[in-house]
Amino acid sequence: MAVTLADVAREVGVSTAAASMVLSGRYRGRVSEPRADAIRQAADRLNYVRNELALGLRTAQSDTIGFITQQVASTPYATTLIAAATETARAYGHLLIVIETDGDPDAADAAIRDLSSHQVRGVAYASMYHRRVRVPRHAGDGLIILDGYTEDPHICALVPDEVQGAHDAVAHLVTLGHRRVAFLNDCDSVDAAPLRRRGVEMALAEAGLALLPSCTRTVNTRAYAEMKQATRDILTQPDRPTAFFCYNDSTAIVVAQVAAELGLKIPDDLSLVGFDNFTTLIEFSVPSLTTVQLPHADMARWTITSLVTGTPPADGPAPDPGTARYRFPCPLIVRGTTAPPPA
Amino acid sequence: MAVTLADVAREVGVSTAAASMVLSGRYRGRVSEPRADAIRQAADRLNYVRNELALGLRTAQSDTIGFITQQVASTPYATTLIAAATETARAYGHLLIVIETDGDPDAADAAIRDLSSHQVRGVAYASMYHRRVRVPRHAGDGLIILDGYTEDPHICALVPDEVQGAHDAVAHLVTLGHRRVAFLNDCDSVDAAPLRRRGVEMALAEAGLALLPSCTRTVNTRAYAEMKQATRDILTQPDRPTAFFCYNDSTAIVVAQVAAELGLKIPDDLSLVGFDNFTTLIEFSVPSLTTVQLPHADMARWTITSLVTGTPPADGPAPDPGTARYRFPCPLIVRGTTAPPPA
DNA sequence: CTGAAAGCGCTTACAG
DNA sequence: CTGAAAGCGCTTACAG
Repeated sequence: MAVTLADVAREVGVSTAAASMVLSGRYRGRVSEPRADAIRQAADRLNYVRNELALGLRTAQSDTIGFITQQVASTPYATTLIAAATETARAYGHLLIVIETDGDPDAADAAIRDLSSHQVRGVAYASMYHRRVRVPRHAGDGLIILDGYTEDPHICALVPDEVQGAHDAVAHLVTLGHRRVAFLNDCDSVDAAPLRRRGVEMALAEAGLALLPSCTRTVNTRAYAEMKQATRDILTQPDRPTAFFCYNDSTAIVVAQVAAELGLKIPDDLSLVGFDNFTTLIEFSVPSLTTVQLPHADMARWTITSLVTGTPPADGPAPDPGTARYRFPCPLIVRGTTAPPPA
Repeated sequence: MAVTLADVAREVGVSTAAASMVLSGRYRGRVSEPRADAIRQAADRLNYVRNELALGLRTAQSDTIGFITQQVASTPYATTLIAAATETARAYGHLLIVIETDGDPDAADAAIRDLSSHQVRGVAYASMYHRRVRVPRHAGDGLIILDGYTEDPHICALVPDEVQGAHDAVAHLVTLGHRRVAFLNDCDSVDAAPLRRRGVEMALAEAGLALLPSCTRTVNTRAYAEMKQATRDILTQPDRPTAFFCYNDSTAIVVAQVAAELGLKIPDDLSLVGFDNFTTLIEFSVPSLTTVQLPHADMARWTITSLVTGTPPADGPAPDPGTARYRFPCPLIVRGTTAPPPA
């Protein structure tokens, strides 16, 4: 049906070997230039497309990368991850095979099996939030964990630098002159929440300040009423904080709602910083939310590049000493919700 | 490196032909039962995984489906589409190769080429909103357009039934007793917006009502201020509408904000219906938004099933007469923002 | 019931 | 510089 290398060779009257070499570009000094031209033209004319399956079989490796994701459906970051990954793969002439496991460990094991039967060059194993994951069986060494890590520190794993992100957010507030900074943290996050708290405390300590118990709460950031109540408690006390740093953007949106109910203007009366840079949500925040960017796109690009080239990209962060764990910076994005405290 | 069929055959002392038949399940009456057992056990013991590249080369078809998407990154529906597609593919023992074109026609052409060089069984071409698309070059016949359509009515194309969705939303309001229903439509949507308007008018006409000019506006639903102003205009007129149907959920959220500013309680003073069922946003609506579900998951499942089996699933909608165009129902999801009008 | 052989489309030593 | 041949791992007629 499709045009094969033999068709092209026959058309020109050369061997398939010559055609193969020319079309894959490795013919210098092995095929004369006029012949090479003729072969290229014939391939063009016949609309030849190389059969990647045959190539893969021959070379025991295909130009595909596996991308296993735990929960595409329910999370907004999956799109960023997949978009950056497919784009990078394409830039390297590779294709991305995406499998969603929905968090089922057996499905992950099966996915590894399916992918290896397709001779993928490597597998990105994407968690949907920063956490410890179990490595699927028979994963082999071409595996990179995206937005997560595992026990074995020598398994390549990429996570956001939560401490730095939270630190920079609060440092920004301190620099603006805030002295009483509130922090609304998440109660379910095992990994990110304590790290962000550490970042908050570090930034405050650098200014000789402390995180006041009256100014911090750990809540379920998916429980609307609970968040509202916690925010109201913090904002209605005497000597209320003049700035709020929130575990994520949706929490920040709720804080903004409560502030509005209390007649507090943002950023004049209260400064507000979120985390995630979840744009869909931020579009509805007026003024636009100052927040910390999660480095999903960076991590995805790094992962695919590393898998394709076989070596960690030089332009990324250095690994934690003695490990294959990489922390990716979370840049602060200053928008409209932060300002100096009221006089 | 990897265990091959020959390894398994050698282990048992049979031909690769026998092993192949047994392991692919088509050996009845061709290999004796004890031998078949021995082969299966050996395959298990050696952890044999079939090389799908070799199979694909041999059979000139692989167990992969191509999924081309225009704008994964910027749209919330991509996740639903991809999640449903990978899940369905897996249920049929197939893998999904995802390519993002970012709306670039050349990239789409290249994607078709890359996919066909991988011998995919078919290609889903997913638009990110209901609109007319250009079919990529050399697409062949194993192509299904998801959430879009093209000139040629014989090219398989799936779209949401916008008329029915909008109709059911407004019929719901009318049934609750509303007589003055406002409609905020989108100005950029070439396909969906007119269809939704038709649905609105149909539902009103069925109750002997009409869409009043004073109760409808066509706005840029991504321009926050414009939406707010239009909503305020409509809600502050004498004889204001008692219900609002919006082009999408984000518009509805803005209407809710304006209603709150005007001291209107939802749903007691004003009923509100959105469109999309964009859950990430709806989580922040209190009470929870009544809306119309976009059938992305249904369409994705239908597409993959059709591509794998080679025939349109019987349990889906019938095509528009004389075409290969399918309209998928958009179910109304009644939640907390609709109630009878105030007395 | 069973095995030897051909061939899918490619690339890579090898011999000229 | 050039071509004939082998072989990647599989399945499918074919002959016994």
